[in-house]
Amino acid sequence: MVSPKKSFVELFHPLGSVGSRSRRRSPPEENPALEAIWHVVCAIPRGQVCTYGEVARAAGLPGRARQTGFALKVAPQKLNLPWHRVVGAGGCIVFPKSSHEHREQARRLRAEGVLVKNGRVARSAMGLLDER
DNA sequence: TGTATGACCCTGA
DNA sequence: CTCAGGGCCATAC
Repeated sequence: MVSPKKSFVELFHPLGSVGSRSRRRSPPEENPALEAIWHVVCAIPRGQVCTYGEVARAAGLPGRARQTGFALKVAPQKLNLPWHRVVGAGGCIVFPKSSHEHREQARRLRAEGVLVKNGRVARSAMGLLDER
């Protein structure tokens, strides 16, 4: 029936590796790995958050959470990505507590109805997989 | 070519 | 909870 309670990440999978290691130093706009990451981030439902690792996995890059961070950093503002919906493992905001980015992310998340407390988001807002 | 850095993650003590 | 250590990989210099 419906509601298999699959996480948003599980729904993504068709790509089957984006090429696994594009050793070609191409600009971000042509880098398939980055594009995949952007695509995934863009697909995160409003009011829900995802971790860097989850995004990487969903993009076909398991174990490369760092690249997710890099992808977000180099992402053109033009794409207007919901970067604020990406948090660290356990739902914590990775930016320094007193940084501008930290507050901005928290503010945006709250605006979407996500409860942010002490630099962390509520468990209920996470990909439904970190439940534990 | 080698070292350093980073919007990370996981395990174990 | 904190802290330390190892892993992973793309860029920058």
